[in-house]
Amino acid sequence: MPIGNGEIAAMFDELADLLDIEDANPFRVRAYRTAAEAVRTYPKGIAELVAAGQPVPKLPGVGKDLADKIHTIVETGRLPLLDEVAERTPRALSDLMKIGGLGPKRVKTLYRELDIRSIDDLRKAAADHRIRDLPGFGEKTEQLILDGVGRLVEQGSRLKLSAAGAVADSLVAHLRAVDGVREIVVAGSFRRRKETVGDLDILATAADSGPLMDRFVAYPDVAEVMSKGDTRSTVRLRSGLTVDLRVVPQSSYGAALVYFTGSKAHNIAIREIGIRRGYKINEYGVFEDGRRLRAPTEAAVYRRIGLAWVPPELRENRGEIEAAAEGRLPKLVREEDLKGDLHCHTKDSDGRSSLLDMARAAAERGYEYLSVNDHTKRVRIANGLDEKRLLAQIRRIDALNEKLDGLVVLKSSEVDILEDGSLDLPDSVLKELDFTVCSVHYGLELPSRRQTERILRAMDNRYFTILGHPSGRRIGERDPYAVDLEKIMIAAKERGCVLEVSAHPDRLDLTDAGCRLAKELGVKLAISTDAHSAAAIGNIRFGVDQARRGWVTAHDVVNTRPLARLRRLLARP
DNA sequence: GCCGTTTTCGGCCCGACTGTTTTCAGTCG
Repeated sequence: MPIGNGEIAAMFDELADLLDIEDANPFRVRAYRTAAEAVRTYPKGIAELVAAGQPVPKLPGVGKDLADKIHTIVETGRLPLLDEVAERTPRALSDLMKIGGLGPKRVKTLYRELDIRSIDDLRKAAADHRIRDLPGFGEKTEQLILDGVGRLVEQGSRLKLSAAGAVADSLVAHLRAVDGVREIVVAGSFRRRKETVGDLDILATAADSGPLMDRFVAYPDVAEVMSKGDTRSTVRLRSGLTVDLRVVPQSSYGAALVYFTGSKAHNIAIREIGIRRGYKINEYGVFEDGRRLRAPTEAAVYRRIGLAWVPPELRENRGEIEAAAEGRLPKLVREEDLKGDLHCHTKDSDGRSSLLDMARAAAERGYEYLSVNDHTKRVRIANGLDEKRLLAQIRRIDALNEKLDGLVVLKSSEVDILEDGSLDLPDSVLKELDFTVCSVHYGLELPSRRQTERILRAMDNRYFTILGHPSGRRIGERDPYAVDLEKIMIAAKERGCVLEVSAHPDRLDLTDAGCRLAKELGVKLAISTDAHSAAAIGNIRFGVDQARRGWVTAHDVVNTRPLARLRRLLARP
């Protein structure tokens, strides 16, 4: 099993931490972190590319030295410099950096003075009150460390975007009640629509920040006020989620929104462009010789440095800045571009709503079509349909379509891809459907080559239309199965098959990087909810978010087409 | 360690808050 990009990135991150603790050149440390992020988000497996005789791909922030190091890691599974550094600075010190309040300097002190080499050492030292007497430490810091260790052990996980949205909505509503508040928006990775968020960053404008800060820390769900100031306060909610509130003057709104939306890498790049043009950019504005230039909106800030406004979903410093400079930012797909949903379930298998209720929910959204994709017989646990039950469902859909006005229910199925690559229903039944979604539900542990071949073989079936949740991952619960997605995408393009972008909040599969790879390879995508209830039809937003993060346009998505064109697009050549 | 509208050398984003401090280092985002 070749080494994954994530593992390569983890080595660079760990090395960066250790070098940081050793007080190495901070820009060198940053270079390793930047490279780690570039590798982590690169959509293709670098080890696979190298194994196929290709060079390490050119990545931003990865020069000759780091490319050589990546090559070495791929070939040997080791990073010699990391081994070397680890001899003087224990690798586990990298874990200590994950505790809030502990950075490289304090970790170094803990190691030098108390020989603390692990989280466990740290907890013991804090419990024995041996930390408070160290220079630069005190009682509060000691307690902070103790709390941090406890949290790291018990959770340390990020919140799914959908869950973060629920928290954000009620918090924003709570803050809106304050007099004198003008703008209020959740920025940060939430606004960039990352699939998970580590915390919430709320930005508000008001002439007087006092009342807003007071109401913020008084929010009923606050477990702890971590800091409170005039422009920034931080609380931790009972769920463990950290929330920041920043308040700036209205005149700073544009610059502040850019700044607090991030990402950090995007911001750094923006400021560097500013510097080259003689501007200083911070959260209060764009400055020239200490004088603030007018830039009340985000677009105005970008315009000052010669860039088009960049949609938040693209702000990851993955090429969007160059695209904005050259006027070639993609026109990203929007929720309102979608004409229908191509994956949902009903009570006939494991859904909770009836066929009629699902159809009504789709019609209420203004959709032209909704396809019903109940499970097939192999998926017994979900009450999958056999030939007979599916044919009966088809007849009921035909009858329903006679009565419906404005919405067409498409006849489909979520056909199980068996381990040998055959489909779970015979062609004689599949041909009665408008199209199919075909998915892997069992045999997730197959090695990459076999998993890939299984799916390729399934695609050879002329009734295979859309590959459902292509990687099988469940966010925070289950890793993607081992599979060569690029090979599958190339094959899908050749055969006229489509890949799903599941909007299911626990899946979001393809990932953003997967979406971008599909787009680059010219494979068509279907953004679908996999809804198991009428209410879940509304989850489509999360799939659109994910696709947008992958630079996907309406043109790349089949279900932006009206029904007649959709049918032509889904027909296999 | 990377990288180039002033550069192949010499830069590399910038401010707020806290705790431990009597003027600031460390951390964070």
